[in-house]
Amino acid sequence: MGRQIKRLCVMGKCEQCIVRQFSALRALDKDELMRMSNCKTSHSVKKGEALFEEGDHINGVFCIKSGICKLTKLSPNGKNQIVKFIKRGDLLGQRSLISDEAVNLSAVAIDEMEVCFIPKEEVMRFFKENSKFNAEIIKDICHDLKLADDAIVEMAQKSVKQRLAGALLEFEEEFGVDKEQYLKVSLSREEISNVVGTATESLIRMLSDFSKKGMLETNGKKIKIANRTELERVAEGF
Amino acid sequence: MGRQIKRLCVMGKCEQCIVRQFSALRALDKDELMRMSNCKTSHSVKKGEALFEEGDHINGVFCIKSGICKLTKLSPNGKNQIVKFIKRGDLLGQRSLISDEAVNLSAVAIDEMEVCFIPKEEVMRFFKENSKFNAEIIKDICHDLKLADDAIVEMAQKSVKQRLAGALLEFEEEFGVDKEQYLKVSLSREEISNVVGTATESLIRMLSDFSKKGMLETNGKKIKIANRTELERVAEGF
DNA sequence: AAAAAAATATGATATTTGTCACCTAAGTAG
DNA sequence: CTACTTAGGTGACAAATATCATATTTTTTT
Repeated sequence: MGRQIKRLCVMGKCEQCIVRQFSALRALDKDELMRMSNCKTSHSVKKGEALFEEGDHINGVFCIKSGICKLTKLSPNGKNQIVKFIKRGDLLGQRSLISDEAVNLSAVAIDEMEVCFIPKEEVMRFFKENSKFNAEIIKDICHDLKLADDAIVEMAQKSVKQRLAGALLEFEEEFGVDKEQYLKVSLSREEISNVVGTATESLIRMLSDFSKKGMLETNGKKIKIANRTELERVAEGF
Repeated sequence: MGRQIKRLCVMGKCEQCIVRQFSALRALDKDELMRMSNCKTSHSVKKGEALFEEGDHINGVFCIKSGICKLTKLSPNGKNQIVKFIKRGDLLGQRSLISDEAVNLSAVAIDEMEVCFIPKEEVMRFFKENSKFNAEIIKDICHDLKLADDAIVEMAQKSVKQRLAGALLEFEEEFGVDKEQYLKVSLSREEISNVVGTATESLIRMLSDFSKKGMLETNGKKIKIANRTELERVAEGF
């Protein structure tokens, strides 16, 4: 855990990469994409490895081709809070690049990941010269800010039980389910507790309580939502 | 509570207004300031009045000349969470303008306020044509996002007691104290509980507990920090 | 000034959540 | 395979926080 990535991979062409359609990179034209192809590097990241850590100065952004990572922040009391998940199609690192500050969160893979790294100079050039790209990036950041405000309210006003129910529903919505309906994201109990902001033991109890009440089915680490309606009611506070 | 503002005031010239130095507006040149002077409107806002409410579409930004307002969000369970305070020199509404969405928070005066309203068209024109202004606005938004991430962690990982101690210290730092060392912001117990995210009764108990232990002195609504070192220790979790 | 309304305060009690100790199952390195 | 390590799980209990009822004080309205 915590090792920085090094592994380099075969490079594909950005022009042909579908993943860019999911992010602000969709605003780039052919010339810009070709320029990007030439300066980007591709990496594979193993589960548990960090793309960057709180306090790092990164000099570029990551474009996620596959896999999922968690953005975490260490609280003064030593616990790790998961603030957000980043997945295929997302960009990572824009905020720090634009405001020219150290990153305030660590990014750790919870999956095997494939990512491309686009150097700062190139990104900032697009940012300054391509007003459509500029607007898309800013919209993303504004959206993140809105989500963060929502999260503050959620944390401050909802019980752990409500937050857990909400988190499970979000996992389903954001990452989907496999053929057997199990959530695709595979998180340890500790990681889930770091999303919800509670003690691991409390979380485990609540999970088995939800199972007892027929809202979930678990199979080892795997979790399946068995009664969405009821889980939604719990998330709303009933 | 909740009435929209109407009162118009005498207009000053933006060129001569010191307050603009505190925000992104400092990036505007003389011509731009004169143009702004001609299209802005000045308003006075009474305590308890809303500048806008969650869900509104605002078509401009506010520049705060004096006074303080709270940004609040109604949680599904009917409680009001205070997410942030806005004070003299701050701009308000940029995010919604730029991302062209409804505002996600309500802004309610906790003080008598004087504000100027600058219409959307003008702001967006500066935003598009003045790259320094553009950069300043974006930096502000990025900074807000960073603060919001911090707040999520704080809410999720700290106890109510820690959060209260932290909030009081922030009140002192952000708004200062009067000649007798009392905090300048005057919030009701309910408002403080809406900052910290707890029940009003619990908050009152904690305040008097802090007083009993010599960390605070209270006089009606007024609060004075009597032992900062100790309060800081509590905020850190000791 | 009196009455009404709102804010502050306190007690009793229930509920939620955390902590510690410990145990079992599962995965991993030698 | 076996020892070791880590994650998952449970019980007992303590601490934190919410809730409800009810004073008391302050503010506002009449």
